[in-house]
Amino acid sequence: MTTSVRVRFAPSPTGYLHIGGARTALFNWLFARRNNGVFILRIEDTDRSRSTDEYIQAIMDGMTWLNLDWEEGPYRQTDRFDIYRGYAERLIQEDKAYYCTCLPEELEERRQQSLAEGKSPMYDGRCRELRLKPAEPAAVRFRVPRGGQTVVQDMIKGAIAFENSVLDDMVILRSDGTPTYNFVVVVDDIDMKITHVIRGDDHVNNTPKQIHIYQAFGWDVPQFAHLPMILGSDKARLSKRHGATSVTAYRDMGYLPDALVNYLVRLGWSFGDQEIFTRQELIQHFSLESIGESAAVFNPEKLLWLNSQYIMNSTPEALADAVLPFLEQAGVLAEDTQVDMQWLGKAAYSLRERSKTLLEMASQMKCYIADEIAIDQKARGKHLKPESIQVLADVRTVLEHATEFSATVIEPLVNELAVAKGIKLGAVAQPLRVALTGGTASPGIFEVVEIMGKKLVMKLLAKVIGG
RNA sequence: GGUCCCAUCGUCUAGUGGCCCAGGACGUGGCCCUCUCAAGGCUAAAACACGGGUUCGACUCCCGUUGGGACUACCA
Repeated sequence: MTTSVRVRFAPSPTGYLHIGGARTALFNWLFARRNNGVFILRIEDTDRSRSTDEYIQAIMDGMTWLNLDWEEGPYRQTDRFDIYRGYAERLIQEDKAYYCTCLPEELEERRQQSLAEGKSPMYDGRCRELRLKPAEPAAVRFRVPRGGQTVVQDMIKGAIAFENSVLDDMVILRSDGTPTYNFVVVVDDIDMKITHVIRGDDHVNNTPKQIHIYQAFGWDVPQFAHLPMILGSDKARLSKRHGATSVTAYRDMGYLPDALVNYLVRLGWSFGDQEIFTRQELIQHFSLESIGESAAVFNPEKLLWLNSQYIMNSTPEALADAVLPFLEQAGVLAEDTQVDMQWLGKAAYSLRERSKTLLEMASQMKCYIADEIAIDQKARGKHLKPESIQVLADVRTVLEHATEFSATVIEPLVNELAVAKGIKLGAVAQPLRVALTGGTASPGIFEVVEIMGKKLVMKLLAKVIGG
């Protein structure tokens, strides 16, 4: 009988959901989905001074946007302080933890001194054997066994051995009675029946300490999997100075959640030569064993490429929905405008190969709507010479008489015109493009004509031709 | 300083002793396609950090060096 998989993402709400956290959440989510397990969200807010409700909400918003849904939680550790105190009490009674009356300032001073002497800045254990009674300002420290070593069995990195002598007697209860991370994480992981602890690499050094707590309670340790870090372009840990690091920033820049997920999953995980995955494929193929062991540099260029791929492969309906908020935000559409979503879908779809982000798409879409356009001077000089204007006049006549204002009807008509006049299609298309869009780059000109519609096209042509 | 981790093209990676004078992807250059811009196709340049072993044979195994990273709090 196998116990069902239970994993958790346990962010501390001291900031927005960032790229690294999102990937940790994603790997947990994928592992849960792959194994029909349960994904739990737990908020590690034991540091009350740095945690805010706003950040909790932001983290959940980020996860929701990425479509990482959870079955249980959010649990908040601040709601569980009584539980932790109970367990801490038990350790004290069993003499596996003890009161320490050293003051933080004293500790800091001794640390500096050790460092200056070239020694390890560890707690010197001066309260360890004092058997102090509960005093007013007293923290509780965990009694790490002296001697021997502790081995972390990691699913990604293999066995990692630590000498117990390098492990501090860490504080599990602060002098104000609140519990600390290394303690609550163990209590919660047991209490929530977590089977696999999948978290960032930066926690490996904490793991042997935590294993001692498991052992002090006589609990079995879960499986550990430590994910390699995500680095910035200078190979330092990804941070604000590397540019956007919050997930919502990517949403606001017009990235698709599936593109970000796809990018993030390939940072450290691979499946042969495959680059693009559907969620289903991801769930199907994901395994902790195929996660690499080395840190990965975040590459915005590749993310942008993936985003363009996802935009390119979206349906008109999906694009219309996705781009709408960006149109409103860019002021291309007033927020209360009634939008013809079918038309919008067509317009967005025509730009799918030219827009790397939704933001770009919204901006490019202006030319389908605006009847007041500024014509680029260079483009005008090159493509709107008198003879070109003459050609446009002929085009106008052709368009006037078109039986239907669609690309399929108009394209052959304009082609015939070019042939009749003995000029290349380009000599017609480019002037027309400049007249309608104000520039020299756009989707296929017949597509543009169709999307703009007869009224707008005629109005813009009249402006250039006159009359 | 101590402890731990990591090391293939600029970047993400494939590679689990012979299939590799190293494959894919992003980015970069060239060509093709073409009503423009894209997209797409083809193509080029680009890497096994270094030094020792082990082995008939190492990108792959071991050791060391170097380089990077993480942790070292009454933060998480």
